[in-house]
Amino acid sequence: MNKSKKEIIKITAARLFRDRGYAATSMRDLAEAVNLKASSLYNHISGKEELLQEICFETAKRFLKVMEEVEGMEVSNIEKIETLIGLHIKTAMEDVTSITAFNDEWRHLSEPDLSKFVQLRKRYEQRFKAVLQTGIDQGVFQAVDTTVAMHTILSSLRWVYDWYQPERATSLPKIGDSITRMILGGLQNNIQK
Amino acid sequence: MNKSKKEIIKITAARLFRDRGYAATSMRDLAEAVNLKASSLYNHISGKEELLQEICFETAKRFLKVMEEVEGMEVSNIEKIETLIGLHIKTAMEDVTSITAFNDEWRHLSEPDLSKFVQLRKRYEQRFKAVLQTGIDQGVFQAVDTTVAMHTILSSLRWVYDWYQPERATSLPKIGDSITRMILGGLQNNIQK
DNA sequence: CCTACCGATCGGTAGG
DNA sequence: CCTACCGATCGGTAGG
Repeated sequence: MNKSKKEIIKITAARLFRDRGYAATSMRDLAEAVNLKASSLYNHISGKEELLQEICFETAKRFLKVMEEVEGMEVSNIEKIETLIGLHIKTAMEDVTSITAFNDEWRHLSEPDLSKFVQLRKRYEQRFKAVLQTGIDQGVFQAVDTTVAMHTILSSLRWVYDWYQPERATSLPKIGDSITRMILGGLQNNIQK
Repeated sequence: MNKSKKEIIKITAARLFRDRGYAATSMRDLAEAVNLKASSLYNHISGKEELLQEICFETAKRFLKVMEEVEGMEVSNIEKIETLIGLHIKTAMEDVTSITAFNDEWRHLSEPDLSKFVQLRKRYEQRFKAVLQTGIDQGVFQAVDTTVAMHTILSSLRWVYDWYQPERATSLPKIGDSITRMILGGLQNNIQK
């Protein structure tokens, strides 16, 4: 019961952090959005940063879980990247307010959480690059710089989260396919002038 | 002379807005960074938001100028997109601190500047899409959704600004080429399973 | 879960 | 360009 109220507060916080940013969201704004006085929030949470911390790390964990799933698949590396992109979008969309807060607001974490978070993200990126590198070694991708390719791929997905609106939900898989096709086309082929 | 001091304040503000965000940057932080007391800032600027406003609109104008240049070029649409991407990166890098503030902090503008800025950006995107559409009509790009393609392309460039560090500057054109090749490859080719 | 309140800090002004 | 200061708002606590 306490837990449920905390969940409501956290989800509402994620939405406010996305819409106004962490620093520009006051505890009074948040309290009003969940029909409480500011002081009452502290019966459910220890402070403002706890909310950001949990939003960031829970989202990170969801992405790492997808990565683990895909790494364990017995398919070609083309399909791995394809699946990674598709599941990345799908996972992001399951909690689209958290993902935008997660992408931009983590820098407001204080130590030691800040370092821990940066570390988590770095590990995720390493594993993404490893999948790309294997694809290159197998000759299914052209020999791009994996750092450039990784950043370009992950970055190219980010607009979907900001652009997403529930009424567009039906066309989401189609959009995911379009993006995947553009990126994979670029990984597999050289430019033809 | 006054102008020059204002420029210094603005450039410093852009850096702080990028590093900490607009809302989390105080006028006292900014004053300290330019060796003034907070109150002295107001001899050069009218207020905090003026700084953000000028950073956002000046950056927008620089991008629109590039768009105009490219639109007037007498080359194929493949080259137009290629040039657009290359110049976009080049233009962004010429003032890399402003670009990140411009990308993420414009939402803190108040009306009527907020609407004006959103309008400017929308027009830029329309023109980008028009270049893509012409390419599709000419049969040089596959028939992707231009909205998806436009967002994916512009979004895929964004990591470079965050990731950029001066000591990496020499390899920037090479990175620009890599990104361009990935994206153009994706626009021109269908996935080959 | 609320009222009442804390010290700190915010953007900005007055006056010189 | 500074000292001195304003009212407003911040995150959070005490006490019930």
